[in-house]
Amino acid sequence: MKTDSSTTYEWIKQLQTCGYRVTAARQTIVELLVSSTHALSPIEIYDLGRKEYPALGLVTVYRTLERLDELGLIQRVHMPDGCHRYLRATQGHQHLLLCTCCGQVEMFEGDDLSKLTQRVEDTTGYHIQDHWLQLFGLCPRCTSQSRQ
Amino acid sequence: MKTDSSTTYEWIKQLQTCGYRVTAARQTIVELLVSSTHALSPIEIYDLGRKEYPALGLVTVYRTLERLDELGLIQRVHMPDGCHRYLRATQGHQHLLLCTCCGQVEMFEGDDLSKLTQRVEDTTGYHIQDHWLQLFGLCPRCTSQSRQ
DNA sequence: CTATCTGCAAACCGTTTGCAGCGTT
DNA sequence: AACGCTGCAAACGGTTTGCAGATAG
Repeated sequence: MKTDSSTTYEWIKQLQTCGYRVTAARQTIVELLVSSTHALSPIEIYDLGRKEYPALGLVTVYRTLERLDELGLIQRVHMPDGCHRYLRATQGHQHLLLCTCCGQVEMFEGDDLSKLTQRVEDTTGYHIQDHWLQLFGLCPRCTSQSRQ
Repeated sequence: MKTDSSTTYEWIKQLQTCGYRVTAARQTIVELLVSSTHALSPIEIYDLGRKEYPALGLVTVYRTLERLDELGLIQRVHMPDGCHRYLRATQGHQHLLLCTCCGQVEMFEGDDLSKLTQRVEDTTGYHIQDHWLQLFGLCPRCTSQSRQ
């Protein structure tokens, strides 16, 4: 298990290795994503980021997210309303459970979908590129708050 | 197995029963959804619909889709780009396989997720509201076309 | 010094809302 | 006749693009 600061360092280093420049904006965004237990929306990153680095622009947030996604450091999460949130990439057959209220994320071990995927490819002739297995609900905190 | 025309009739009847009015616009949209093997986007419904009923407006498409969704006659499909497509509702534990190129839809029998959902609720304390299990890929036709 | 990165403004695209008139019931 | 439904136009929210100036290497 790595500490957040060493992960931040690794991400920055990886950006550097791939020929991207290390800027204050990117460091701010990386730190937020590395340390968050939420799946963050671009606006959230923008708002939180400006507390540390007031000159941060929303466009830069989008462009940095694009870079980090290319490098496989983050994953894009699709929300029911069609918006996106972003999260540290995970490894293995982890799937997502998201709080529709606050964006809090839990991982859970789901079934390995590769057998299912193979079976479906064989029976349908499709070339499968991607899969989603996500659960949505209210986290304990939001559940109790919604009962006011 | 019902024919498309009888399904169309049933949908219209159900709209009527629920106090909604039967209009040319709604009949056009219902016919398209009942007979399509694709998951249709609002724009597609708008374009196809105007061939039969040129006065059709895009806003009416959105509002009719809302009604049909309320009645449980169609289901909303979330595409990777954040857009939505709509499809006749299915029953049972069917899941979706979508062609990312043409929108063609296949159903497949997936695992019943209720056990998984229950397990995750117990271990996380979340109150689970919804789940997505969708596969994305290229259908045989689009696969061969993309190899030009 | 050069190429990348940045922030601003504006464009863009899917979707929603306000409203006056039309059409079902 | 009453009220839901319609289409138009405009607003909206998230995302992308064009551009000139700033900055990392």
